[in-house]
Amino acid sequence: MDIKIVDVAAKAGVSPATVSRVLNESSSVTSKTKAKVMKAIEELGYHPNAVAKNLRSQKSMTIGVIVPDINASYFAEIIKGIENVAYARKYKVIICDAENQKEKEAEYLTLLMNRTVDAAILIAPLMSDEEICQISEKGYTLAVVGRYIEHDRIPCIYTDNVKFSKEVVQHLVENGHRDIVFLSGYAEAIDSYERLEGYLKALRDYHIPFRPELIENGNFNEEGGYEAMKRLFDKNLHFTAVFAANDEMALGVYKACAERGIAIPAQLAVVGVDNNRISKYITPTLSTINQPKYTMGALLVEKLIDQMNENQFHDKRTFKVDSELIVRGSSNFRRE
Amino acid sequence: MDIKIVDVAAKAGVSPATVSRVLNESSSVTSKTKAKVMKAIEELGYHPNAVAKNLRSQKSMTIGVIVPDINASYFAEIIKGIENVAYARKYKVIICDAENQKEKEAEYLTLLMNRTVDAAILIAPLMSDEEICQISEKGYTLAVVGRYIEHDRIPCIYTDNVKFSKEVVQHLVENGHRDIVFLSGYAEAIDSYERLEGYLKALRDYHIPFRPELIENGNFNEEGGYEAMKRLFDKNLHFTAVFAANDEMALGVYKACAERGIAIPAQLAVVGVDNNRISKYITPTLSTINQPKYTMGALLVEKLIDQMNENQFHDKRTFKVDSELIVRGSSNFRRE
DNA sequence: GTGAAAGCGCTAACAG
DNA sequence: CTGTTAGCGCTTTCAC
Repeated sequence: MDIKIVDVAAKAGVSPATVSRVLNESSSVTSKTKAKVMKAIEELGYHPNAVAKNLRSQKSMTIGVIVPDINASYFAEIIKGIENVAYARKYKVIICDAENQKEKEAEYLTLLMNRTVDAAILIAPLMSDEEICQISEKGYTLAVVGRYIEHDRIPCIYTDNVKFSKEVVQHLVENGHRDIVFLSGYAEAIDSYERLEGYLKALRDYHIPFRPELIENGNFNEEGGYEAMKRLFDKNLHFTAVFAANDEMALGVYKACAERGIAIPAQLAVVGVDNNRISKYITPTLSTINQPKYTMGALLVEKLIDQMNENQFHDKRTFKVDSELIVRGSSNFRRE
Repeated sequence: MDIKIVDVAAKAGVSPATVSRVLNESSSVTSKTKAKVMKAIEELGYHPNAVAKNLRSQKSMTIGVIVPDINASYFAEIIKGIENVAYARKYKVIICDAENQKEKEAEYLTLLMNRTVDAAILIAPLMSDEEICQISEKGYTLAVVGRYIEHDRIPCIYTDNVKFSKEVVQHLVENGHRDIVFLSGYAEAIDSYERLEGYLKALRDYHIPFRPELIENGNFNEEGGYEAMKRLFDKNLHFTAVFAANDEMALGVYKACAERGIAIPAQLAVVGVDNNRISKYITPTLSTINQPKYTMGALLVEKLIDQMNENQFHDKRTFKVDSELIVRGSSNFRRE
C-alpha cells in the first residue's frame, strides 16, 4: 500500500509509462524490461490504484446491478447469469440491494451517475418507464430486466406477463374453476398491472364475469398474501382457486389455509409465479410459472457489453423470453 | 453528464472551490452564494464525479462484502444487516458473489486493494487465517463474519461451531440415537472442521465409540448431501440419525430418504445447520441451528465503521454470538 | 467568505 | 521500444 507506479518505475529503473504499459499490455515492451518491472512489482507488493486509473481512462470495467431484494432466489439466479458472463468478459459486477425502497434505488443509481460503474442493470419494478428513459437520455448506460422499455438505447429482457397470466387462468378454468381470486403485488409495480391484465383477459375469453371483490393486494410478500387471504375468507366469498402474482404470496395463502383447515388443492387450488426454490419443497408442491432466470441475466449483459464496446446499437435490443407453467400438486386436481 | 465542477462554477459566477464547499458542506458559505451554486447545479443537471473525488480524498465511503454464494438466505440475511447500518452511516455497500470460487474471491478482493472500497467484509470459509492476516498486515481494512481471527485489527463475529455441534449430538443422543452420521462440507472450509470437532467431542462425552465410516462429505450443497446419503445406504451401515453440517445437505438427505422409502423422523432423524428459509416449509419441518444472522451483519459493520472513523482499535473487537437449536419435525421423535 | 493553484495516481499522446 | 509531459475532475491548503 502507498506504493505507486513511480516507486515501481524507480525500482525497476524505467519510466512510469513503461510500468503502465506492462500493467495494461497496451503496447509492446521488451521481455527484458517487462521482467524487471514484474520483479519490482512483486518485491514492492504493488497494487495499481483503480480509482486513479478509472479517472484517467474514464471507465471502470464494472457493471452495477440494482435489485429490489437480494434475498429472493428469483433475483439471485438472474444475478448469477449476469455475473458469469460479465466475468468472462473481464467486467466486475457489483450488486446493490435496494430493499424495495425507492430512496435506496436512487442512492445506488448515483453509482452510475457518478461514474463508479460504467453501466447499470436495473431490476426495478417500482421505477417508471419515464424515469428510466430520462436517465438514459442523460447519457448513462442502462439495461433493464423484467420489462420492455420503448427506448432504442436500452437493452431489455422480459417475459410476457400478460401471456403467462392467461395461461394460469386457462389452466385453472380447464380444471373446473370459475371463481378465481387474483392476488396482486404492490400497485406501483409494472408486473402487478400486467399480470392483472392477463387475468382479466382470460376471464373475458372464457366469458366468465369479472368479480372485483376477488382481487386483493398482497404486496408481493408472504405476510401480504396471508393477510389478503384472511380478508377474503372473512368476507365469506365463494371462490375455488387463487392465482397469486408471485410465489411468496402463495406461501401466505398456504399459511392462511392451514389455519382454517382448508385443503389444497381439493378445496382451493393455488398457482404462483416465479418458481422460487421453496415452491418445489413445500407440501403440496406449488404450481408456478418458471422463467429462464439465469439465461435472462446472461443474455442481457452480453448485449450490454457488446453495445458498450462496439459503441453502436444492435438491431436486436429487446428480448422476450418464454416462460412455462409448471403444474404441481397445488393445482393438479380436477374439480367436478 | 460531461458537466464538471468548473462548468457549475462558471455558471454560478464563483470558483470551483466554492462549489466544492457547498457540495461537501466542508466550510461555511454565504447562503446567497450557496443558493446560486445550487441553482447552477440544478440547471446543469450536474453530478459530481465520484472517481475524481475518491482519488483526491483517498476514500470512497463504500464497503465491499464478499460472499460465497448470493443465493443462500443465510448470507442474504447477513448482508441485509450490513446494508442497513452501513446505509445509516452514509456508507454504500457493494456485494460481490464469489460463487464458491477462490479465483473470484481473489478477483473481488482487488476491489479492496485497488481502493475501490474503503474496507471489505469477508465471508470466505475457503480462505485461510494466514491469507486474511496477510491482507490486513498490508494495511487494508478488513472484517470477517463466521470465524475468529487472531489479529488485533480485524473485527470478527461468529458463532461457536463446536458448541452448537455438540448440542445437536446431545439432542440426538437424548432421543435415543447412538449411531449418528455426520455429513461434512467441503474439507477446506473452517466450518466443516469445527463442526466435525463438536461432533467428535460430543461422542466422547457420551462414551460413544467413533465410527469413521459414518462420516461423509457432501460439499455443503443439496446434491452433495444426496450423493453422500446414497453412498451410506449402499454400504448397508447401521445408523439412525444424520447431523448434516448445513441445511442444504439435509435437503439432499430428504431426497435420498424419499427415494428409499425411509421415514423421517421415525426411521431416520435429521438435523441441519443455518435455519435456511426452506427448513420450516419442508415436510417434515427440519430441525436446525439458528444464528442471529441480521444482527451479526449489523453489529460487525458498526464496529468496522467505528474503527475506520476513529482510526483507533477498540477494546472489544471480536463477538461470539449465541446460536440456538430449533427442534422441529425431523428429529422430534423419541427412539425406544 | 472566497479564489488560485497544486496535486491525488494513473494513462496516452507525442517525441525520441 | 521507452521517456516526457499533460491532464482526468475534484479537494484543499494558502492567500486575500
